Order: sequence, then C-alpha cells, then structure tokens
Amino acid sequence: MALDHAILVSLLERPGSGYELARRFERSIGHFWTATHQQIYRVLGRMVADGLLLVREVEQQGRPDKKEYSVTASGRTVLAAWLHKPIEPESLRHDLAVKIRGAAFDDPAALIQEVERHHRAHRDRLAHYLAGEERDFTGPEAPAPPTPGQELQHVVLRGGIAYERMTIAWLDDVLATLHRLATPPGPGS
Amino acid sequence: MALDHAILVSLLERPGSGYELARRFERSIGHFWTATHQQIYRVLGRMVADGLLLVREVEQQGRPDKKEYSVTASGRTVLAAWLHKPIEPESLRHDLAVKIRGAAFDDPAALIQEVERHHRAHRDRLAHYLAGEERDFTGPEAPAPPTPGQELQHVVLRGGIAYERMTIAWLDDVLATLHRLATPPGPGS
DNA sequence: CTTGCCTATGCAACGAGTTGCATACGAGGA
DNA sequence: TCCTCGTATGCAACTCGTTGCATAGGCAAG
Repeated sequence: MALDHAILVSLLERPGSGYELARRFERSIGHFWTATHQQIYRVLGRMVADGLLLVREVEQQGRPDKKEYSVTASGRTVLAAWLHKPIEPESLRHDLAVKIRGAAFDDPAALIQEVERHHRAHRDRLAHYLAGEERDFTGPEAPAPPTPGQELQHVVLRGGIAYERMTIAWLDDVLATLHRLATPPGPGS
Repeated sequence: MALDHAILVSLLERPGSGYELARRFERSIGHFWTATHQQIYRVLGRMVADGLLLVREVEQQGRPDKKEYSVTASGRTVLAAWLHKPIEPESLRHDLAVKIRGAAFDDPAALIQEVERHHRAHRDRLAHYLAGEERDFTGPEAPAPPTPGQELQHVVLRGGIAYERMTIAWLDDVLATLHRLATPPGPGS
C-alpha cells in the first residue's frame, strides 16, 4: 500500500504523468522506493477510480500525448491519515548478505568479483547523490532560504548519502574478510 | 526466489523445522531477510517437491512433533549456481523517508513522535546485535580460531551493526531538522 | 527507408508476500 | 474446568510486484 503514498507525495511535490513518475522513481524517489512503470500505471488507474487523483490529457509537440495526474482533496486526506498512523520500522532484505553467508558452503574467493561490482555500483550512486546535493541544496545555485519541503527532501537525501557511505565501508570490510579467507594462513604464522 | 536461497543457507548452517526457521528469520537471519511462517511452510513444501530438501519426522516429548528439513546435494547445487550468478545491487524501500517528504504537506512536528519511536527501535536492535556479537564472536566464550563460516557470519553481523548505527545518526539528523521546522524563526534573527 | 532509440501507455500471466483463519498438543494459572 | 500461552503446521484468499509482450508517434543515424 505504500506505493500509493509515495505516488501521492511525488505528485504533490509536482504533478506529472505515469512515465515521469517512473523516471522519478528511478532517480530521487528511487533513493528510498522503487517501482516499475507497469505497477505505477496500474496503481494510478486505481487511485483515479478511488477519487484520490485527477487526470488531465495533455497534448505535446514532438512526442506522444500524456496524462498528467494531480492529487485531489480526498488524496490529501488519505495521505494525512497515513502520515498520522504509526508504521513498523522496516527490516532489510539484503540478497548480498545471504550470498556472503552462503559462501561458507562454496568458494569465498568466487564472491570477490561480485562484491567488487556492488562496491562500484554504490560508489556510483554516492557520486550521483552528492552531485544532486550540490546542485539542489549546497551549491551556489541552491535557493538561499530553503522551503520546509526542500529541507525535508535534503534530510532524506542525506540519509541516502549516509547509507551509501556506510555500505561502501562495509563492502570494504567484506572484501578484506574474503581475501583473508582466500589466502591460506601464511608460513610465518 | 531469494527466500529459497536464504532457507538453503540457513538449513546448511543448521537443519531445522519450519517453525525454527521462522524464529531464525526473526532473529539473526532477520537482520537481512524477513519471512512469515506461512510463507516459509509453503516454500519448504515446494522445495521438498523439487528435491532440494529432505524431510524427517522427529518425535518430541512435551511438545508437538516436528519436521526437520535438511539440504540435499541437489539443493547445494542450486545454491552454488545462485552464488555464481550476479545479482543487482538492491535498492531501499524506506517508508519513513516517504513520510518525511510527505510531512511537507502536513505538520512536520506531528512526525517527531513517530521518528522517536523508530529511533528507539533501532537503538534496541543495535543493542541486541552488539550483545550477539559479544556472545558469539568477540567475547571470552567465542571460539578462538573462528571457522570461515563464523567469519562470514560475523562480517554480515558487522553490516547490521553499521546499518543500525548509521540509521540512528540519520534519525538524529531528521529529528533536528523537524525541530528546526517546528520552531518558527526566532526573534533574534 | 529501415533500424534503433526515446517518449508514452497499457494488458496478461505469473510469482512473491501478507492476512486471516484453523488445527492440535502440552503446560501453567485462575 | 477453562483459558491462555508456546510449540508446531497448514489452507484460502488476497494484494503486491515482476516479467514479457504490445502498441504508437517522432526523431536521428546509417
């Protein structure tokens, strides 16, 4: 059900089409939520049927027409109700951690390349987040007195940055451990 | 599909019943994966049908009988194949981040209690992880030369600890931001 | 002019995951 | 005696999420 709320927040920040939402979910919102376009289109249809969203056909030049969605008063009410309802602290689902524990029953050294791949991916994401932070919040182009909405977006982005930094440091730890296990105990020991 | 592999790893570390697996998934394995008992029972049945697991009826005294599952050679092969196949770096699904951005369209101060609740939950989890680390890895009771399997379990646990520490620090940041937004700009400004 | 790419939307089928309910045994307390 | 709690397993119904496929317009390169 939380995809509904993520869509409401994103459309309140700026109305847009399903396609645009899908791209946002790959970028800034994807920092903390993911969704494919098929899922988004389906949920958008249901939310319109439920009266949470409005659709407006928008003709475009040089590209296909689009449907722009915006939040109704009813949608704001639903979002507010969710905001006031406590949620459970979420737990991780970390495939890589399963693999690492599974490596005990296979060759730990075979995992090194995989972990390095993840390490690179997280370094890339961190660089991407930092560039976004510079552009939108800390750089010279940033709005001098940020609005509450911008402050909140910034603190969420700082969370993404902290997550990537932590993950990179942990993957360093994992790599060191895998190398230690791959190298048999030295003769000087 | 990854629940299958998490179950294989857990049963290789120690054979057990569906009920025991469900409790492990609430504890150590739950650090990086979650599953309800219904889901586990269903998957166990399918994996037995596929020849990945063996069942053994075990009579117990003072409590109902149980079915103990263990991994077959075929199960080990399937796990090894998965270990050698690259996976995508996973992305977060953080409900609380959606709420924080959503607070821009509601009362940011109303979120403070919710964030404090999560803060407490993560501090509790951190304490729980640290106790487990002391007990199993760094304390005087820990095995002097750890096996590769224990080293790998430890590095995964260190990941959980790093995640909780990072999250707690971030929630401090979030709380400071929410308090700043809740307090109107002071007269001395 | 065909091929591929980007924008834009959507269906159908399947698999993953959640929620509610049901059963059954044994132990302990009201 | 009945009620509740912990152990132990499972069905049924539903929603969530993924994968594969299909359509369609415009643009640019070969």
